[in-house]
Amino acid sequence: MRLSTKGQYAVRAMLVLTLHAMENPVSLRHVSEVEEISEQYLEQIFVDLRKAKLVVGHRGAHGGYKLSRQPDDITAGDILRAVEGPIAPVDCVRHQHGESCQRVNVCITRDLWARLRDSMSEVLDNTTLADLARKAK
Amino acid sequence: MRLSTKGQYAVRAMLVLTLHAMENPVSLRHVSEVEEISEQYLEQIFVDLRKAKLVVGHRGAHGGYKLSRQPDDITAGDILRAVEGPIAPVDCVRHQHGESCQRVNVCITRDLWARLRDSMSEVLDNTTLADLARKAK
DNA sequence: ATAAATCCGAGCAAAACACTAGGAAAACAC
DNA sequence: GTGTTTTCCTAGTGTTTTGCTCGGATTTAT
Repeated sequence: MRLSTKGQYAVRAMLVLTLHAMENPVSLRHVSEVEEISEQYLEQIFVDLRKAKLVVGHRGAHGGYKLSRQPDDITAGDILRAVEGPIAPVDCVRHQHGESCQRVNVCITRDLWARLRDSMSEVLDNTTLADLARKAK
Repeated sequence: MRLSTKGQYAVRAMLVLTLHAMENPVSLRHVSEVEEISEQYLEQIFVDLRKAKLVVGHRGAHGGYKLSRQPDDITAGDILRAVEGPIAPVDCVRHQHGESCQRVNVCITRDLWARLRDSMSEVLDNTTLADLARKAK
């Protein structure tokens, strides 16, 4: 039940984008220095974030990444889903493709995993970047 | 954020022990057949469950495993912790050894992971084997 | 032009996962 | 007391995931 470093890094990186002026794009080099994360690994992570339309990239000198929406409109859940896929402790309780589990009738524990997923989603979907930024002061 | 099959199997296996007469020990062969899980893999899992004192083993013919406590006194959290270690999305929010994270002061996201851990624990620690057995009718 | 940055596609070592194999020891049935 | 059934114990092993690195192409500000 552990979150990958990719997920952790993604949230931290997005928080850096939030804390820095929303106007100017922030370069990965800068994020890398501030958060002590490999710049090239960050690149990979931002491929996912860009595909999920959470950030927009600006090439060239003084380029970088900007949030594509307001910080109060991006949740930790959005970020984790972008880089890690659906938030679901086991495959049979993903919201999409819900019918992947063949022994659904027999599977009593399924309900437990569903409730676990829901409680995880609740926390992650109700925490926005704005919330996190507020705590950082 | 996925639960290992080991964790899933452990809960399912413990549920089998609960559903069958609490008096007689249940053999892993039987659990294996009912739940379609490799018997040898089950053995490994029950090593952990036994170390955590959730089950007691009885050797010899007509042997097997019994719950060491009442089904309403064993939670899904107990089982998962026995086979998977502490329930914590990231290392820095384990209850024990809480000081493993060096950049605690800087780490704003830590609070998020702590809340995530708590909401997961809440669900898992408030679901007992008796609860699951009730649903199975 | 040059430098700074995003984009893009591979590759790769280490760890974790999901088992398998082979036996020793205990308890019971006869 | 000899088999059979079970737990118990220690390894080993292939596959997948994780957590990166490397090399280059493209775009843009100065």
